[in-house]
Amino acid sequence: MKTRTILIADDHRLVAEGIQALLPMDYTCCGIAHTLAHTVALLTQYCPDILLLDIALPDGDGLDALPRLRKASPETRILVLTMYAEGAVVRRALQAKVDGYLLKSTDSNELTKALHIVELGDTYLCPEALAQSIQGEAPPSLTPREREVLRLIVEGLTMKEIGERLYLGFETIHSYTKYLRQKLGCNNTASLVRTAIEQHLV
Amino acid sequence: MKTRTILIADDHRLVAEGIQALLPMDYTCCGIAHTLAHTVALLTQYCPDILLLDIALPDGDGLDALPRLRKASPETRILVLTMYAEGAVVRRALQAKVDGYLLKSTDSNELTKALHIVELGDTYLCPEALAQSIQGEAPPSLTPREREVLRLIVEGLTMKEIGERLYLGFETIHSYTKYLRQKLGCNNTASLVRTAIEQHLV
DNA sequence: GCGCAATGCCCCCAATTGGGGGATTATCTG
DNA sequence: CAGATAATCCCCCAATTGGGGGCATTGCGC
Repeated sequence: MKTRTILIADDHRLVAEGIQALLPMDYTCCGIAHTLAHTVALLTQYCPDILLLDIALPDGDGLDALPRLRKASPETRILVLTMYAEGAVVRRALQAKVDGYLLKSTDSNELTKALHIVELGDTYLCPEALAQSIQGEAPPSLTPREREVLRLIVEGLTMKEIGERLYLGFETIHSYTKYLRQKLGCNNTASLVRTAIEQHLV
Repeated sequence: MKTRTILIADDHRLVAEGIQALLPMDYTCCGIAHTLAHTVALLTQYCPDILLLDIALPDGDGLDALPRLRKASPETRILVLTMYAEGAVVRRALQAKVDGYLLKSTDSNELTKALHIVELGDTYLCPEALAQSIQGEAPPSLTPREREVLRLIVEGLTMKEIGERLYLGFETIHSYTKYLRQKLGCNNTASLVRTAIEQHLV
């Protein structure tokens, strides 16, 4: 059987090294990246068969950067490996068209299975991600602007400051906070911030 | 050289298995626990030489449970292995008298080094934890009441509601929020909530 | 016994947020 | 093209928060 190459992107070195040690024999790790920038560089250099991608990297969000990663190596299959089981994250991953979604709480057998499936061109979703994707429930689905305003609220800016930052009027931001509170079912800033952080909306 | 036994407590199976695979040859893993309860059980059963302890377990906080863990196996050296580099967490760990503090972002060489050091009865602190412990900086140190009020703010309650919940007057809560904002250097609720969550003050 | 931190309470007033209505434009989509 | 959605702005007003004071108790350590 042909040996497949894998790039591991995870800022926790120990975890990355551990996963490397757990790879099946017919896979070889062509590198470990600790940042998004490093991942792009190694993707371009090696064009690995599979990218094992952690979502939370120090220099940005792995899912947001998916287009950049695809561009760096279009043939590489991207398998997300994360600790986040939240529906919002799973949905974002599916919308970004990842080739697989795996939780760190799974075991090495499932890792092997997932690798084989995405290698064949199919999509692998762990049971938790599958459950989230089929029941779907109520996807809040924020618009880009709403997400941006929410991010700045979490940063601690007031509505007036956000307006200045985004070159928008105060009333505009006022409206966005109303939409946000309505969509997320929060009646004050505290819940909004907590919800945003807990559901990884920022 | 005598073989040492290690118990790994981490709810991310893949990570735990990976670390197991990275252990030096003179160490053997006597078990993997995915919860605090499971950790206590395996500690009692095996009395391992070293416990590699992740802080965030599904059924509770590893540092809060340290007395229970010590009681289950007093001879076991406890080496904390976590992704948290925040000063507040490091300080809590040191106050709880752990035998070592290691970040998941370190590599397997440092893991080996840490294992050897704690095995000898010494305390190992990774560079980041050491920096936090010596410079100490400004430990906010909230009073129990302040912490409680902060917790309820993060829950999304208004000052009036918090007052009712704690059988205290509105003005009292008003005062506590002032103390909190001052101590934590926040000028609004949003920053307060974010700071509380980020620094694990709740 | 003195100081001091922690707790609990009060007044006042400005600033900000919460919540209810709108409106207009552009763009995308069936 | 009609209809939906996103983005931008506006008015009004009540409720809450932010920030400045001050003051009385308790309990604890020195």
